[in-house]
Amino acid sequence: MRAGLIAAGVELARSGGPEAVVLREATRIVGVVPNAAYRHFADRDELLAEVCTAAMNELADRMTADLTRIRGKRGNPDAARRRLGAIGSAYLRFAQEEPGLFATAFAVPRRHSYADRDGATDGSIRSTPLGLLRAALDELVEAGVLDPQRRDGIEYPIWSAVHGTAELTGQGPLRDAPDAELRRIEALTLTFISNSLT
Amino acid sequence: MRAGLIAAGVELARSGGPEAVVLREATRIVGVVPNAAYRHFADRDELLAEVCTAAMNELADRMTADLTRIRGKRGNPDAARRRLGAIGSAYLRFAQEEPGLFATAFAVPRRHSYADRDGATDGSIRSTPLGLLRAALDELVEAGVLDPQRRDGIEYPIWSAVHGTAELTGQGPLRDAPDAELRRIEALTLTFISNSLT
DNA sequence: ACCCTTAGTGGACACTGTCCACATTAGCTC
DNA sequence: GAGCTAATGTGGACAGTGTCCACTAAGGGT
Repeated sequence: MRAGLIAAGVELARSGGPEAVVLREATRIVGVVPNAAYRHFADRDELLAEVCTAAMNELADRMTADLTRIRGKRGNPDAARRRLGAIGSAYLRFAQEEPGLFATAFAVPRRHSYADRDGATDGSIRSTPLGLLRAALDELVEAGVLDPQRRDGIEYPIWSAVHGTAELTGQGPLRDAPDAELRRIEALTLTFISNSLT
Repeated sequence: MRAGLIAAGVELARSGGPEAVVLREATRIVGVVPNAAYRHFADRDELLAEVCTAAMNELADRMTADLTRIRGKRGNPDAARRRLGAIGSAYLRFAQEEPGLFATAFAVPRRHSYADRDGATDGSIRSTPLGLLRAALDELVEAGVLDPQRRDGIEYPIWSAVHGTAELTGQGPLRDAPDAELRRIEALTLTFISNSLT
């Protein structure tokens, strides 16, 4: 039942973003009275938090799926570059194809903060976007593409650039630009990152 | 009165983000009955849209304020670099000091879209964040710092990097990191951008 | 057989955005 | 000045939301 409510919430988030994951509607989908949800979640925010991590997990899953499609031995410079590019592409594609889920993944309510659940501070056990990015950067160092002296902390500017592009072109001021322009901007960001590795 | 409602909305947005700009509360502040607002705004969304542009304008104003503090002739390479840095710093500082307004500036409702009001697509008459950034980049080209061949479209990756940093450290997964770490991440992004100009 | 935890129900409250009909008031025309 | 018109604000209502409270089954352990 808890899982059912979360699944319903994910569906609501997919088509309408975090605002659309409304408790009463989720219970309606499951076919139960609104208050029943309070046996499984303290708040609407607790339900929303679960939906958020589900959305974040789906993003991570899509990234790994794209990542495994890139051939080439670990440590190969060209393959390492392509893997980094795949990470960025998957991120941007997810934001574009699933705008609701993307917005939801980053709309975790203040109360139920990220803690270490999504590996924001450490790329722990589960595959997480930041963890995947770090692994790709480590491989780039190993492959001799990225200067080890520049490795420390570089995941943040790179993540920021990709995330900012997703945000600005998806829901931000650039959202009404024609599709071709949006793709161009995404490509500009990816090559900007690639250029800054040398 | 219209202005009063917008001002009240800005105050609500300042301490609570876009979600906090609730029509009834704004009318309460102005000291009028809820429905009176409908003589001046079609929707709550129309009020919110005005509040959003007000927030965006305040961001632009702070950026120009910081910008005028940078001495140095136009075309001087060092001054040009410092001006670009000031733009990024002001952006990040605004996001940190006024999280509510920052979030609101980018939460324009779908209906009342940006149009060309904030100069998203062209840095028109009024001073706008993107317009300021473009001017700074043009000066960097003029100063011989930035290769003219790399100038085209480079405002988007740069804007994205700064915006993404603001988002990730402000409301995103990194928001719970210690303050020192947040400043470090911001500095990393700014030097990342600076390095990528050469 | 009892009791106690769990899961779900029914009813209520405060709050929101929004619609409708009404009152007031300012300004204009005759 | 009298009266019409447009603008502005009021009062009351409705649906929808999150959330609290008291209540009712059902199931399992003693």
